Amino acid sequence: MSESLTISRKDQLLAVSANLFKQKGYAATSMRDIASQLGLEAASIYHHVKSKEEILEILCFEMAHKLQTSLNEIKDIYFNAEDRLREAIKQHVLVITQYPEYSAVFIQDWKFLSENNRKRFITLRNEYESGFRNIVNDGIKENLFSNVDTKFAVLTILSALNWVIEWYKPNGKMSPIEIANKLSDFALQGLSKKHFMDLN
Amino acid sequence: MSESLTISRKDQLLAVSANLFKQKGYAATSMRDIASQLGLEAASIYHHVKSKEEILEILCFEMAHKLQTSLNEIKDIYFNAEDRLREAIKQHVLVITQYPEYSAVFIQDWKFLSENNRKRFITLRNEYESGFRNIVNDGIKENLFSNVDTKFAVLTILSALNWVIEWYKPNGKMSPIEIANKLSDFALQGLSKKHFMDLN
DNA sequence: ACATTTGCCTAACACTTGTTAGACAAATAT
DNA sequence: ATATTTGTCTAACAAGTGTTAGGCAAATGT
Repeated sequence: MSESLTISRKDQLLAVSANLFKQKGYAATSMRDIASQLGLEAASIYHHVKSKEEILEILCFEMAHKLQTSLNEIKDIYFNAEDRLREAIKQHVLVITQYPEYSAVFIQDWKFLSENNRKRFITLRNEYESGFRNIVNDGIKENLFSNVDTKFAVLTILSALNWVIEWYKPNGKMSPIEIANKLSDFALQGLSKKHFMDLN
Repeated sequence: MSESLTISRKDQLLAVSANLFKQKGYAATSMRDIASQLGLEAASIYHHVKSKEEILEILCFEMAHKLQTSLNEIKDIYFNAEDRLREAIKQHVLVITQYPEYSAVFIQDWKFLSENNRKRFITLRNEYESGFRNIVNDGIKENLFSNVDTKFAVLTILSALNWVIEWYKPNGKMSPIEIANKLSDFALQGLSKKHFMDLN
């Protein structure tokens, strides 16, 4: 019953770690930094986790899972490629703004994973990106999008989405949904064959 | 006379450092890593540079200078906001593809600058971004671009441009100019009020 | 009631970190 | 020919790194 109300020590550990990794980067964050934010000694962390890298591993793969899951849901619901892309962008932005620290680690610090984990991670990320590429390719086939270089377009779009964590502030002027909508508009116009009428 | 033909030891130091910083990040790169790539002992580096941070400082500010310079030149030449933005994007892409390692440090590792240098750096970066914002604002006034949130648009565009260093390979399929043109098209369509006719 | 698990501690380890001091040889300047 | 500068070296430093071993008290299970 303590699980549902209080945050487990391990989750505190992960949250604090993600925070520090985002601020200072994985390499510049020490186990003692993490421990002190939890009111612990460094050695105590090893009761919850077997190494510093395991923290990174959990953060990276949990985030990869969240993103992949949210993308999978979209596949089945929306018929139209334009709607699917809009929704995929929205979900991506919603997820990363909901977990900005985890996302920062996912985007910036995955490079510090050990070789095996790095390979696994890159595979997962490729799958995720390929989900986006499929949507864009569908849009081209459906004659909704212009005949762009799909790989290039997806990289460009995702880079813009991921950059959000660099400036997003939970209490800022723009809500996650507003951000998502603006980015969708931007990306879809970038891909568009025909221009939608201006409504203002 | 050795200066013009051979690369000075200091420039070798900077090049090697930028390379390692891009690969492993500033914090995870040791003075001994840098030294060994130069065939030196770590202590010898201090003959050329007074600290590890000075290397970072030189890399970051040299790159900031290159970018600012290239942007300043554009202001005077092109009359139309659309042309100016297209050219600004092109120059940005050309500069970062010409110095991919320096650029990576500029984009990723500036956070490790000491507080004073970090403030200076952020100021310079703000000036640079404001150059882009001015162009976009001009475009809106000239009724060339739709009435977007300028700050947001510039951040989004620059994030897409900067991401190029993550995947750009000097011997890859796309040349820097091709990349620049595609990114210009993408950005300008994202900002466009009216759609250009498709030519294919 | 007793046994086990959980969660933390102190102490220590081997190693790496950025950096300094001082010596020495080669190149250069006077 | 002599003095100075340049570029490197070895040796060492204090501090910080991730991690392990072993102990101890409170919570939990039986």
